[in-house]
Amino acid sequence: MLIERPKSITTQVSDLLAERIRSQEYAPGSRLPSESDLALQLGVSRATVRSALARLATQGLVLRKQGNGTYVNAHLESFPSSAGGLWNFLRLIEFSGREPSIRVLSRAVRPALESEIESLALQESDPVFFLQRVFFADDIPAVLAGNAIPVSSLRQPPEECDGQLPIDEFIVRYCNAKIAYDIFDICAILPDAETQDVLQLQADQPILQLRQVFYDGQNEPLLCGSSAYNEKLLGLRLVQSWS
Amino acid sequence: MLIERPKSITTQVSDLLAERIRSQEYAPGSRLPSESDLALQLGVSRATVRSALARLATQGLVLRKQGNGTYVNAHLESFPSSAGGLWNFLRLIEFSGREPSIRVLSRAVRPALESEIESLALQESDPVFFLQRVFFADDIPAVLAGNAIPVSSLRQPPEECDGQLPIDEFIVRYCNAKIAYDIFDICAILPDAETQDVLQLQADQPILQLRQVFYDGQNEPLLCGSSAYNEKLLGLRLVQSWS
DNA sequence: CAGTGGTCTAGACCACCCA
DNA sequence: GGGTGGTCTAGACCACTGC
Repeated sequence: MLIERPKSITTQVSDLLAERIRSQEYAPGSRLPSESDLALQLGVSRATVRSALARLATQGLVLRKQGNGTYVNAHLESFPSSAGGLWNFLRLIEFSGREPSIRVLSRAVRPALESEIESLALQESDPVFFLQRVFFADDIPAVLAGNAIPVSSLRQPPEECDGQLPIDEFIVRYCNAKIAYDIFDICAILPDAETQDVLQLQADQPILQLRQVFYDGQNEPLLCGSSAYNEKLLGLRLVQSWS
Repeated sequence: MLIERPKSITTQVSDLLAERIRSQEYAPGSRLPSESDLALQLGVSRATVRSALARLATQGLVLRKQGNGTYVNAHLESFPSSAGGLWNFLRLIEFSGREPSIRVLSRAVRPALESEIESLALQESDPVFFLQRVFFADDIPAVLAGNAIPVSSLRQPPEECDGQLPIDEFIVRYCNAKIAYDIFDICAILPDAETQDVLQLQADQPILQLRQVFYDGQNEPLLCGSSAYNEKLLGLRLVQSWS
């Protein structure tokens, strides 16, 4: 087996193993080859194999038993979020087996709201670019997401920005920055009139609200957002490993 | 600096560094000593320091910048859950700076509900031990949690079990098992009458519901639970690193 | 007892940042 | 160019599992 060098050997190994699991080459519940076997087989060191397996273990894809072996998790019905990226609604919809699409509802420059001033550490009424979108799963509206970006950090006029991009690519492309980490707050709300309308909900059907702030490597806030998340449709599931 | 051997050097190092951060010995926003410096200072290898730092980075405690250094995250207002353990309400309450306590509402053996039969892979109407508790933060009720454990996996009569234990210790003590991982589903609900009463809520105030299933190393379900979580009081916050 | 994963070390080279 | 984190290697020893 040959491993190309360009992108992180560890990543290549974990991707390869994940692929073998998804394709059932390693069947659910079965034992993987030992770390040393894999290392030999792939021509990498055992440490590298271990990093790759550790990644899969934190995603819940694989279970490790000391003195025994590494097993494919048989409870894999689904595993979005957690390691996968709670922020990437396109990917979440894809994982759930549906066809994702985006509709841009509005894109406008307006003064920052109070909550945005605080989240983004702005001055009073600095302008932000507000991008509001609906994420569809098989043409059913699943998420109503609004994101606010300080106009000062955009490298292009907002009109020229592609509203279809996932938020991380948007940041890379138009803000020339990379997201280092993000903080999510989850709460339960009753949908307002607009949300009810867009997501086709009853007024008394509570939904999840995800409030996010993304930071760059300098620890400066890049973007904040608030999403109404129809978990009846998508499911919000976390896997936690107890290493 | 002397590092005792008994428990994982990596853990000791990350605990030590976390402590230095919390005590502001490493101030918010400041740069930590380099990996090599720390390795020398603590008398361990650089690889060990790196594992420890990696752990802190995934918790959002620390930011790493290639070619530059490792910095204390200045946005540390709070960071429960994610790495910390969403399941451990006592710890979450403690982290939020309040005094946690538990009241046992009911402890009973009853036939498994349909959802429990499915989650726990039981036979029809196998008996389960149902433990219902309220978690208080400074005497304000924050979480109403119900857990169901198959009676067949208890080593002691249910009456003799300590209802004050965190669920993982409960499992270790009374089921002689260790939790390998758990799966969380989060959704938004309107509280039923009992929940309204216990958590002192209005009928139209939506709350979070956490449904959990815990599995052991054999990938067998150990326990399932459903909790009503007052996020207005506790906050449900996740930190995601974008390595 | 042999085989597995868990931990740790020492040393190497690279990519990136900044003065 | 010098220092930093990012990656990888090779080899060692330990703890646990199951036969």
